[in-house]
Amino acid sequence: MISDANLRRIPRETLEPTARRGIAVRPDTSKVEIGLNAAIVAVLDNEPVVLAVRESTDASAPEGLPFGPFEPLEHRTLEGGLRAWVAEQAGLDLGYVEQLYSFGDRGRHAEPGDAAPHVVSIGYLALTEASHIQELQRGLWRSWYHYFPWEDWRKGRPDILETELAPRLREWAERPPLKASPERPVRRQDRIRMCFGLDGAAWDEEKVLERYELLYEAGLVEEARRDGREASLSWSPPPRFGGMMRFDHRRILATAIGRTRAKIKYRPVIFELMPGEFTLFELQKTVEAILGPHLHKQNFRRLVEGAGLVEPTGDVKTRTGGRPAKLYRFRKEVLLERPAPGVRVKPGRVQ
Amino acid sequence: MISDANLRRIPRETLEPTARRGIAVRPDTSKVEIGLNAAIVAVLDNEPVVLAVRESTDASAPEGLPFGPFEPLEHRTLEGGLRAWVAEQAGLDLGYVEQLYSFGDRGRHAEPGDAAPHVVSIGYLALTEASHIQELQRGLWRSWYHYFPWEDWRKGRPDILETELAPRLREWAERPPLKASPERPVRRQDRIRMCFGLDGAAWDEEKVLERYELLYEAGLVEEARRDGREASLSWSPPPRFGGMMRFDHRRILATAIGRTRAKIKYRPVIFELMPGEFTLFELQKTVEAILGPHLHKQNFRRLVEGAGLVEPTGDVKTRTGGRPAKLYRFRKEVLLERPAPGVRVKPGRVQ
DNA sequence: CCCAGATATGCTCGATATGAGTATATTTGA
DNA sequence: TCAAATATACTCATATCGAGCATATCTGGG
Repeated sequence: MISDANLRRIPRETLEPTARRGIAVRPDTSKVEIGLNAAIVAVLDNEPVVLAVRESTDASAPEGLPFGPFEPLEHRTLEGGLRAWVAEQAGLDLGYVEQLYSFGDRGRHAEPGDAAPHVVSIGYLALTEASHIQELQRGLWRSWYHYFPWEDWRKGRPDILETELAPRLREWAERPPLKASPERPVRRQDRIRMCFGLDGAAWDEEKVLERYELLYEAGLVEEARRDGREASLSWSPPPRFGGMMRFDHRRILATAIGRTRAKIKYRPVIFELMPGEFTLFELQKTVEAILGPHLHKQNFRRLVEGAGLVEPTGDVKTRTGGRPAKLYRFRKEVLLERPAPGVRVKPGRVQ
Repeated sequence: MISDANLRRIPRETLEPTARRGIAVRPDTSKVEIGLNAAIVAVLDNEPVVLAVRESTDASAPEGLPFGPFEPLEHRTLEGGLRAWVAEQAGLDLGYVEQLYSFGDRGRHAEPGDAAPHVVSIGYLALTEASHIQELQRGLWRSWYHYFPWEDWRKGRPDILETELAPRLREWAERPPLKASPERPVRRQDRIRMCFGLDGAAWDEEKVLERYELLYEAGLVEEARRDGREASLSWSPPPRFGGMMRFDHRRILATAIGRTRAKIKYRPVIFELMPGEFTLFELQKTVEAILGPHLHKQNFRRLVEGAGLVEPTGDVKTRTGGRPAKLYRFRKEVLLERPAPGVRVKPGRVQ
């Protein structure tokens, strides 16, 4: 127990009780709406997909994530509110859910013709097994690489990086910032290099949000134009990459992808995406669908078996195209044995 | 680029446009106040401290974190609002800031006699160098182990774990839950064992929030009683551990500690807490102040030097009590060389 | 002045984990 | 019946990690 000797007192020069100012005193100027947004992820046939919904049945209506406002009178918790909205909008009962981040930038919520009240978006990640998603009532499952084509490294480094993104990002980096920015700690060129793994830098598959934000700043995603960053950015309108989403939903999805990629390495959440029984190669394919690169098959087996993440069911799966594969299931006891069990593939070993 | 062949369509049976419901339509039932809360951390003489403020100058007034409501009209971003509040309440210009989590549970915000409007708390972590904190106007710096004595492993496993917490937690685990809980994935006994490293389980220094939440559920922290969980919990009032805080600020602080402990391992944020020049042993002591355990001195040197995190300044520090120590500085170039540079001490090697 | 005590720093060594490759086992389908 | 495909087992060089020994260089006291 620490004694209070280490406690430092600082003279209080200004004595007004500012600590409580505002709360319960000001009427409504400080009230905002909270939007609860869900990136619901599954892996279908080795494709990571996310549930997208449209405002109307019009196929040209913009896509977004399922969302709804937090209703403090109806919802006891934030996560409860999210589950309620998803159940109503998509007819889906969520299993694994985790909070991602709260976004509140002004301007990031505008839609054409919107009154744009101030909204703070709280993003959530939900993981669900592919077999559960038949019950869906509305919405469509889209590959998350539809929105982020540069994140798809399953067939090697995607061409779009060198041919499309790199030259336009470099052009943007050479354009001076409009207002002298308050001492950016890292230069634009270096940010681009580190985020996108250019000029020999390593690709870090977890930096999904950083990459999206950089493209947004550079005016290379549609949302930047929609939010009015157009005028300040481009002489000739540059192309814009990846499918757009409403509001700041693509930013939330970027956060969700990055979090998923990070989390499977130290929590056994990959099994939220798997059926009860699976072969080790199916497990590997699911991991690769999420992380991107090809993993060494024999070492992957050693990794997951050695970590005690799985146990054989005793059955085998035939018709694999060769020798039958043993079936495995998630070994729940690992939660009681290791503090941070996960598919510990090394970061930075990609390329 | 992924083709849209992988895109699945789900029949839309219910056609009502629920997606936009609520936003900008309902008047005020869905509006809430957002509280921005800062856990401002420094390391003073090898003690990790956090800035606490009191509602009034009365020394018995409850402590809390600096906070204020988000004002959408004044603050352009959430983080900007936080910085403004901290500047006003503590006269402190924050450097490194990161968002932690948004808490919205009803009931967690009550204070005696409060009208308790619904407030969603967004917690932030700020790291600052000890030499900066002289300029403070109000508030007091408290060891974070004052609030979480069981987290202090610098002198080995703290006694309070075995003598105080473990027996009371076990007693709570044997008491049946009041309402049959919806299939808890892990039993209470197992949660206790894994969270607190009992019965041979490893201590995971990052699980600060999980431990606090468990103590809250068990009624072993003062906040649980304040929030009205008393009646349902205890026959004879149990002791309550660690210094209490207002609202859910101790929960935010727990999140901040856990995040700090996790983050120094893969981002060079430890240097936010260090002066510009330091010896490797000072760096180690700072890491240990945060993580708890004693690290092997020679291996720690090998680790930070080998990772390219620091470079010698050429100067030495004398009066160390022995051979003078070389002074080092943070080597910023490491940000351009490695995707996730940090003090990669192994998790789970504690004990 | 010299030595004990204390800290800083350099180096070794065994255990373990990791990346990469080779070899063997079992199936399916031509 | 064999080729092709996949599954699985095993090997080996290397990197990393935990732990300890050894040396360097200061301060303070006799």
